[in-house]
Amino acid sequence: MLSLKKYLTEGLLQFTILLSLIGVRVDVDTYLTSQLPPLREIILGPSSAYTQTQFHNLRNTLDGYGIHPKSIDLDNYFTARRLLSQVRALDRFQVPTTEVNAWLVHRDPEGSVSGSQPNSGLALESSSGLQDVTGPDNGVRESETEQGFSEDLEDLGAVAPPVGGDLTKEDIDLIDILWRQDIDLGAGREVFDYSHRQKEQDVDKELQDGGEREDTWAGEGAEALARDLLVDGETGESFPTQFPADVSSITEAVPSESESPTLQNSLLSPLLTGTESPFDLEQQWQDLMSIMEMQAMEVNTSASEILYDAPPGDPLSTNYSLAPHTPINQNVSLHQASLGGCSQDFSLFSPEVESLPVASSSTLLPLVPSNSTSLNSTFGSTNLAGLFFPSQLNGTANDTSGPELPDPLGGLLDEAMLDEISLMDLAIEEGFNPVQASQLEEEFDSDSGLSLDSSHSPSSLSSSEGSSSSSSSTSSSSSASSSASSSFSEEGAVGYSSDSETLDLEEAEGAVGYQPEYSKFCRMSYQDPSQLSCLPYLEHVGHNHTYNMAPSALDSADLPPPSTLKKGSKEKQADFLDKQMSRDEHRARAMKIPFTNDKIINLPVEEFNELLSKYQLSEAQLSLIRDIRRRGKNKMAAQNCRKRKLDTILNLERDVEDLQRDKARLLREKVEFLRSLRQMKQKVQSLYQEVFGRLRDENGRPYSPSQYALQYAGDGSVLLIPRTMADQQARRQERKPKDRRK
DNA sequence: TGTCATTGTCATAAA
DNA sequence: ATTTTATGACAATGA
Repeated sequence: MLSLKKYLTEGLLQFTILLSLIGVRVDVDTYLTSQLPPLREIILGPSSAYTQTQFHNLRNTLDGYGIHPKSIDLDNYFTARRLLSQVRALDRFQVPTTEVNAWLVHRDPEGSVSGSQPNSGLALESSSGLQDVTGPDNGVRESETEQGFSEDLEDLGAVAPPVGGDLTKEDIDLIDILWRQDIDLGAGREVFDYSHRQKEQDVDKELQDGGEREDTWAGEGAEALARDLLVDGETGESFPTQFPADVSSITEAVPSESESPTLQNSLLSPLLTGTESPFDLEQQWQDLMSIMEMQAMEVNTSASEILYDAPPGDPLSTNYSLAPHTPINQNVSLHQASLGGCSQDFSLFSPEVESLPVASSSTLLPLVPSNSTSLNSTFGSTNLAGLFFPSQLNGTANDTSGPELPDPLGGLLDEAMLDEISLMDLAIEEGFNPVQASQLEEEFDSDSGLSLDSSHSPSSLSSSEGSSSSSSSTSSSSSASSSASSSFSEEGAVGYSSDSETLDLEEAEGAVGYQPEYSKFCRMSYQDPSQLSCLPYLEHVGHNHTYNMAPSALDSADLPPPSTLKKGSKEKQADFLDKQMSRDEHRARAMKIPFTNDKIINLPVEEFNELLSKYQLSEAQLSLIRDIRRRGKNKMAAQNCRKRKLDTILNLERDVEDLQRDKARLLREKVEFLRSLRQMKQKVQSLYQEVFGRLRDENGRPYSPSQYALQYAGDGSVLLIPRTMADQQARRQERKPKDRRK
């Protein structure tokens, strides 16, 4: 296994920054323990390209982490089944590649903006990343997942200011719609209450604390980073400190609106009041909403300002302030738009939907003491969807909607409402990892392609470099090798033939000793290459810095026919080649090493030893040869290392971009899912009201909503039961998901 | 002249 | 134990 330490030092930092950018609270511990290869890949991915053997190993390791994106068909969007699957898909973040691509195209304008980020990608790390990460943790920590998410949204905008404006109007509209829906559904005050958020935050904290130090560090760092970035990139306002106030203002605003006679304050409420689990669900729901809202805030700084600066007691302005400039108009239009989106579904019930809710709400409102969470809670805790579809209750409604709605709605409400919502929440923090993994996997694949290309570079290097750039050691002379070489140079070389470089081992065999002049000359030549122009053997020295060059090409360069060169061009070439000749090559010549540096460096150990054994080499020569070999190998290693590093950075950059895009896309999808969900809720609510309103007791009188409620049984039947019983059952039902969550 | 990027080298750890 | 590889750090070099 790779040493995590190393990668935690540099790689983890980058990785954390990356994750923080995309708004994922990273449980590094989890990563390290269970998904080490991906992490390693993220950090090291490209690097493996330069080590063939390890590369393959890594590949093999990574193969196990392939993620199979699930294809999501968005066509039948309003089909409940579809919706459910989509919601689930969203939860798992299994996004088909094709869809991603398509989305990218669609998203291009925005992507282009974020694409500008890469330019600052490197700067990002140095300018804000490190500082911010290590910077003081701004007091207020909305560690709550959604909050963190939203922060990251802001972060997105902050890191790349363009991204803030980057969100298309469509996005904003979606968010606005969502916000509207949120309000329409009636957001519980508690949902927005900061203390509640704090609660979740604490829980989250605890979870994080359970992890390793890096884990917490990553989380904090990410948050801190996000916060700082937020401050940087946006209008300079301190969002963190603003949040509490913001939340409070929202809290004030939302309930006031929700209290107004709307659908949710209907018959359903009795089941909900006094229940706890629905509340939690509702809270999560609202948290999701709040995410969108946060995004909206991020997008429209001005809007957010207005929104949050609005007096708490002024619901209208606050609620509509999301569209600050044209609050009411936008609100209306958005509302209509949202309704229009589901009009096709609603058309069936439109009469009831139009009329019933108003009437019932007005009458029933007293029964429901302004519990804004009632609607969501009701649906969440009790599967009321089934209430509307029993044929005996309502023939018309059943006829029209029966085939389609009963099943999907039941399923939707059952699972989507109870589980998916929470899952969606979880998905925000945990579910993203798979996406990341998949994306990174894809990245790696692409990288692997690149790296494969470059992966043969080492070999090419080994074969080629030796001839060209393998020589080096000169005045660096820090070690014994240098001293030895220098001493040898003093001794001088004799009969250093010009073709020694090109000579085969046998030919050069026996060449020992050298003239001091030559050695000195050589050493000087290193300083002043022009002096070496008279040395013919230098011509053959090709210095190749193209690390990825094919070995054969380099080899050919290694053995240019000396006889073909004329004197004029010879000198030129000599100069040129001499400049390219490395110090070690000079030294090798000075020491009359009878074989090329290429061989010295790139020969396998056995062959290398064989080669050495063929010659009578002095201790100094052997030392120099060993140094040349060592340095040459290290040189290549350094080159690979640097390249790897660079690739890593670039890949991280790309990852950040991709993840940002993904995040935006997922948010978008989430908004749409939530919208659909809301429509379903409304549908169910209206159906409930309709059904309930048509029920008559033995005396032909309607049942009082305050005394009776429709209860959806597990077997699909619907019962009309007294409210007290309904409450009990609701309580019982809500306990389940709660326990499940823990 | 100072700065920055590139490259080579060394030391060291790890494989 | 030896060799190879990876990488941080430093220095030299040139733009």
